[in-house]
Amino acid sequence: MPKQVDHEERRRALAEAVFTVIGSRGFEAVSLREVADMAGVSMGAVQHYFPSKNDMLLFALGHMRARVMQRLQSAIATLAEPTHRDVIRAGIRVMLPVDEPGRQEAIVNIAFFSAATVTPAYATVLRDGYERLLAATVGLLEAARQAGELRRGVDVDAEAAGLFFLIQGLIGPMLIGACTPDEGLALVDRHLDRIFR
Amino acid sequence: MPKQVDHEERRRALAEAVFTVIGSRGFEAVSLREVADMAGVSMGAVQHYFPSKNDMLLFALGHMRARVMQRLQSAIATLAEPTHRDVIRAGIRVMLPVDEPGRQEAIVNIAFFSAATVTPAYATVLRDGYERLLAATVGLLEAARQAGELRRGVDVDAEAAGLFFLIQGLIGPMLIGACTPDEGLALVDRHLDRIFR
DNA sequence: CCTAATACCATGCGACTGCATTGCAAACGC
DNA sequence: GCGTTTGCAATGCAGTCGCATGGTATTAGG
Repeated sequence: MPKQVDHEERRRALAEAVFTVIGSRGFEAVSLREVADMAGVSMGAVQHYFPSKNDMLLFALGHMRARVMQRLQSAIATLAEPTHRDVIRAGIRVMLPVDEPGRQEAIVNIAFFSAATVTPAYATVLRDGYERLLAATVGLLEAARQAGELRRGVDVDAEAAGLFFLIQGLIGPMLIGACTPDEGLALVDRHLDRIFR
Repeated sequence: MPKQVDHEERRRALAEAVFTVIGSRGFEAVSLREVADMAGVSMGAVQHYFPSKNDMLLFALGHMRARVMQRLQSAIATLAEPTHRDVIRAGIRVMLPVDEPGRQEAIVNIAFFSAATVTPAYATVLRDGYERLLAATVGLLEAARQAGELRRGVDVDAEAAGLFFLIQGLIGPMLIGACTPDEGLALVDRHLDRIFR
């Protein structure tokens, strides 16, 4: 048999190809042949690793979530002696489409989001991701409160939700240029100013 | 020649069929044949009113914007002696996917939004719509300020933007059930409480 | 009334699509 | 070392796509 390969890694590489296709020609343009071309393999290879196109897209969605989480962790890990506010702000910069990977992830996310309105399997994954991120935001704010970094009388749950959905609302407009990164970050900082002392 | 028809109205009816297809089977499923079936006409009829599929979608996008604006106006017009806060809250209820038309418009909007990341023509229309709505929000808040309805020291521009993008961020999660209408409206009201006296 | 313009339908075409099948070379396991 | 399994390529197939074409029925306009 040929050289044994890491199946998971191959699938991740194909998922990256899916992202490239979505980012350059849109979700509609995702086809087995297009993905294969983008990855530099034959269509048969794609079929070898995914039983169907749907499975490929579902895996790609999961891989995107993993990629976001990994970028989040590495962005936070590079901070030296960060305050809770620093951590939150670094996380926000990862989620907003300010650099190229963030932009690609935002585009892919919106594409799956649109598809999720008629494909419950996508909706489940996305909903779970939202809940995790929202819970993480609440956790960070709560830690900041216990560290005495917050203003008095701040409702952690409500402020975390308000912050989180504000960020979600900024992603789209920033993608199509209806809002510049500077404007978006300024709004975020204003919100943080109201929470932190 | 056959009975003369209102071309604009026919196009609007076809655009509604496009919405139905997007809402039930997704943006990818939009095809000339599918739209024709949904509208109860032949594919030739669709071709008769739109030179290409792309033109049809572009018209549909414009029609969606018009529909949202019309729902906004009629929602506000039914208010009796409204305060500025009443007007803003009514507008927000129109934009959030709380009832069926709002839900359909949100789904269609997200679909075009996703497509806009690779189709600049869509992005232009959407960006223009965002700017109009944001400007309207600013205008309403400014009027409220002059009427003395706002707290002292409120930055109208920043608060309008924060409110607007919060709403945008609520639409998606509400669509896939990551956030209930009640939770979303509670967040909106919290934000309004901070602005209005 | 009659001609011409109009609304619309039916069909055909080439280019795709996802998926199934077949084939084959490479290297692991005995 | 050799048979078998594995990675992957090539191709076939039925279906769908956007779009172009040719036709027909209907009625507006002179």
